[in-house]
Amino acid sequence: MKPPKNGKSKMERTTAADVARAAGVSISAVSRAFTPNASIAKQTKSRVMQAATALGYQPNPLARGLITRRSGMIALLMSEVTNPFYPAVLETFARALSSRGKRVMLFTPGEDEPLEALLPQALGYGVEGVVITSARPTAEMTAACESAPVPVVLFNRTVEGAAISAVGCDNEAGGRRIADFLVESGRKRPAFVAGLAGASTSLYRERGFTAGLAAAGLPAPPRRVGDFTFEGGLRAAEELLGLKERPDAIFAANDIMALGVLDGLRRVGGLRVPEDVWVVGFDDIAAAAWPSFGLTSFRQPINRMVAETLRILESSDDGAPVPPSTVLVPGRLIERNSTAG
Amino acid sequence: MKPPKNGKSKMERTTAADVARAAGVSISAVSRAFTPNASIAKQTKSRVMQAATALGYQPNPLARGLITRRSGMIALLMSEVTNPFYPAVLETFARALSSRGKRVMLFTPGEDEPLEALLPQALGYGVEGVVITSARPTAEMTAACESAPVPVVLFNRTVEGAAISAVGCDNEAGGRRIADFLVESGRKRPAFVAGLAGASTSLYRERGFTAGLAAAGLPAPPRRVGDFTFEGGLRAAEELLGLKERPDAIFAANDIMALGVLDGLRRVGGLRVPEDVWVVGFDDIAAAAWPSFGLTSFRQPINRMVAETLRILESSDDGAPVPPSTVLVPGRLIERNSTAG
DNA sequence: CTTCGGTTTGCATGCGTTTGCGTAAATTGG
DNA sequence: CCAATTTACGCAAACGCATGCAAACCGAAG
Repeated sequence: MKPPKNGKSKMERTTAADVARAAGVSISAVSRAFTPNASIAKQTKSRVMQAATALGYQPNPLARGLITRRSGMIALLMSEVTNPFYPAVLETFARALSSRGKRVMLFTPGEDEPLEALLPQALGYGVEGVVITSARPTAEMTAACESAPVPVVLFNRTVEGAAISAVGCDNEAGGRRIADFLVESGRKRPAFVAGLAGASTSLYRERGFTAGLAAAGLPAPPRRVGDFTFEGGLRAAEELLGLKERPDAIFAANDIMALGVLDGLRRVGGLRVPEDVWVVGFDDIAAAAWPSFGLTSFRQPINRMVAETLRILESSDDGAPVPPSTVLVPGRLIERNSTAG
Repeated sequence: MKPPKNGKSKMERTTAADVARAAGVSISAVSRAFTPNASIAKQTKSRVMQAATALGYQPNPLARGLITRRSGMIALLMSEVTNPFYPAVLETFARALSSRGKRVMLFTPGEDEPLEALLPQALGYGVEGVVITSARPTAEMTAACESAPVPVVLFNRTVEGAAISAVGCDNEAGGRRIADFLVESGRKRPAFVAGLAGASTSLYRERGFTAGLAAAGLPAPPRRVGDFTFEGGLRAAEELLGLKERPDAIFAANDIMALGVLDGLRRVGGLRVPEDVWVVGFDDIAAAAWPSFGLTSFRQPINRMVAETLRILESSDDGAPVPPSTVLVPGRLIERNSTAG
């Protein structure tokens, strides 16, 4: 199992020693040249840099990470890659990080691999921070997060009473906003389609929604569970149609379900949207704006959410642990054709 | 910049030394216990493993990678994260790899960061393989790939005459199949919507398509460029509608554009699909099957493509460079409502 | 010209593993 | 039961870099 050194001129990795030799300095000097504000003369630094670029040298992150315990990577634990909202998040993270010279390492649970098994793995790679984007953090997971040696932040989900940072959109306010909107527009029989049982996002959205309805004197809405999937939304819509009192508005806890609902109503139920039923989603994924759907949705400001997340991750860059903070950024309702306000 | 060792019991990383002490053996023994078919007695191995699990030890990938030059990670260079086809690919890779104990490291170009800058970076992390999923590999990129110390495979794209492995679906055959299908069904005036200029996928699909039409005595179809985006497809559809001879079928080089075409025809053009125009896409993303669209599409067998990719990556696991191979897996046409065969 | 404070620089050590090499122990054959 | 193998184990040297420490340097003040 030797290194793959075959005949061809396979990029032999140039090490700090090579650069040192070329620049006529010691290895330490090279190291210092690449370490921000290290004790090194401007002159030698530039000489090193020159030699470095000439040789195409760049410090080996692994070796560096072994010592500093910072590998320039942040881990993204993500389990719902196929919900379009998350690829968008992923991309935003990747872009934001790469502009800071850092990288994202993606961890997705395999077959029936539990998410908690991923955290230790990620930490083993010396990541500088962990972002968790999974529907339901378990109790063990929470404990592991709290004792992690690097900052961990929950993205778009929260767990009550745990000392973990979290950033998300104000889901409760969003649900409330949607309820107010529907009520003000004269809807009388709203329904709700929940996501995965136990998902904090779905929970808070529902809580705000129900509270808003209650404030207007409306009872708790009929609800179905849609598992955050298109098919789930479709099924939920069918079931909701079977109710003695057909709903005149349906709020689904995320867009992908809302689109399913929309299609269920139109294609299966033969109803018109918004004439017969209104539909509102949450996330404002790209497809919501497609003409076929024109889905009214509560937009999550991904950019700001990502920015806040990075701010938290970086706030303890010097290793000093920072108290966990929770930040909720406001979203806003984007009205489209699925409602006729 | 000391290690973040604060008061609380922050997971002090347990090292091989700890395990060795606990098991009453040397560090080497621990290492060997974790190295497949290394020279170690069954008995001591189990003793080590026992101590290891008790202490929650697992080898530090960084340190290991420093020596073996294999970090257990494979890099995924991906630039079109928001085209739903690719998250699906991403997920498939992540799952497949994690079941082998490997991880995927995602590299997405930042703002105006060129893709070629990413390859050296990825290699610096000691990845065991690189999968490139970007529309247009440039010349420099190609050269870099050829001299990389680890296997590189182009996923879903090819570059002619370069010594790089590639796996993809047989795009040309797919285009041909679609042409045949349309011709046999009596379509007379098919049109084509291309993706990004220079993208090999779009190119081959068009080539097959045009060839198929030619074989039936039809001229080269009118074409528009849709940049692989929904909006691009929408625009293309509008433009195609303005033609003196309105097309009676439109083949878009990928699904996301095809959906845009569909919406453009229906919402903007006021046409019916498939009564007035047929639409066919390529990829068979999840949304193609949604009732609102029912898009006929050429399905790319992601699972097989990923499997083949990994096979290639792993075929040189022992460091021996393998000759670059190109594998094309067959796809198949999934007929839905956007065509009425 | 000496002394002193400050800035640079090189040396050597260590981060947590793997692995070639030498040797002790275990196994086999005669 | 002993010699000849084979097998298992420990030692120590890397891997590529960061960093504390002390030596070397430089200019200015005395």
